This record gives sequence, C-alpha cells and structure tokens, in this order.
Amino acid sequence: MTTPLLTYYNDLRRRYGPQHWWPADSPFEVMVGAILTQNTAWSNVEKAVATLKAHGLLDPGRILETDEETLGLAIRSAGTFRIKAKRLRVFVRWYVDRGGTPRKLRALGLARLREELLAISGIGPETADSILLYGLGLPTFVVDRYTWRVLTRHALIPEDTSYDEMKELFEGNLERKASLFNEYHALIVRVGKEHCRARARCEGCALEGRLPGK
DNA sequence: GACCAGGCACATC
DNA sequence: GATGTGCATGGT
Repeated sequence: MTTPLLTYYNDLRRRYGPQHWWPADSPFEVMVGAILTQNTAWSNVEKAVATLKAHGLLDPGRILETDEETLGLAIRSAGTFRIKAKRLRVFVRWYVDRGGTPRKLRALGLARLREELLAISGIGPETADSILLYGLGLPTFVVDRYTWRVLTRHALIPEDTSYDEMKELFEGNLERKASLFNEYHALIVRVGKEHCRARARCEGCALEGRLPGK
C-alpha cells in the first residue's frame, strides 16, 4: 500500500539518495552526539566528539570518572557546555546502570526505554528518539525543527501541531521499520536545510505539488 | 553584529 | 497550559 507520506519519502530518496545517518563510529558515540547536538550546529558537535576521542573520553566509564568541569572543557565547542557536561554524566549513569551495552538496553524494549529516557533530566523527546532510532536501531520516528518546518511551510499541518502528533503522523502511516525511519528523518533534515528555510510559504520550491495531501 | 543551529528545563503568568 | 528565558559556541 502506498500512502502520500511514502510517496514523499520515495521522492526525497530519489532526489537526494541515501543520507548515511547517524555519522558515528559506535552506538555510544551516537548517543553522546544526540545530547551534544541539542540546539547546536552539527559541525560544532563534530569538534567536541573529536576532542572527547582525543582524550579517550568517549567511553562510559571514563565519562563517569571525569568531573563536569573537565568534561565541559572537552565539549566546549558544542555550546551550552556546562549544561551538556551535566546531562552527559546523568545519561551515562543511566546507560551503565541499564547494562552498559546496546544489546542489554535493547532487551528492555522500546516503550520502556523511551519512558526511562524521557524521565532523565536533559533528555527530551527528540534526544530520546534519536538515541533509540540511531543509537539502538529501534523503530521510533524522530521529529525535529525541520519536520515541523517542512510540513508547515507546505501547509500540511497546522502550526500548533505537537511533537507527538507529528511522530504519530509518520508512525501511523508508514511501515514501522527502523531503516525507513532512519532515512526519512535524515532526508527531512536535508530538504529542510535546502528548502523551506524562509518564514514564508515555500512557494516555487521544487517539491511543491509533490507533497502528501496536495 | 544579528541570527541560527539535528532542545531542554525552569520560571512565570 | 502556554509563553518566555537561559544556556553558549561557531558559522553565515
């Protein structure tokens, strides 16, 4: 069965090709990156991750034994570094307590993991879903600023649509498959960066007329 | 020198 | 419940 959202996905996929998300060497690096990228340009996160690696700090045990000030220094380029140093340590505490490996975490199940992540201070819905989808390969859709922007610029949803409503829109109309959710969100970020940036309706955009519901 | 970036928590009304 | 504000670096 072909839904409008799937048609849109196929259009984007043909237009841009595979996005290869999440760019990282390990699931743990994805999770760290998910926290570091909050309200921050990805290029700044890359520098912070490189610094962590250079100091051997991209490791759960090492992060827990490193004080927040030192950790903050290493991730300084990612911005809001004092807050993120704290958030990193709180998250890693949980990560280790839940087994300390992606395999053991996955055994807890998507619903429970998401609930526990959201209960952690510093982890909101987008960060939680990024950790689950891109870090653990679990089928949960990641909604972000770009998702809202693309959908509203093309008048596909009202401006006051919530995170959960957008998430449900995708999950309810697509096959629940991590690989599909992975690529779709990455493509939305891609098209969101290239188009739909202006505050006005995205008229004349190459995707106009090829969107769901139009 | 503004404005934004792969958000979130907290205060205030 | 919804609206506003602090966090902070680095690129455009």
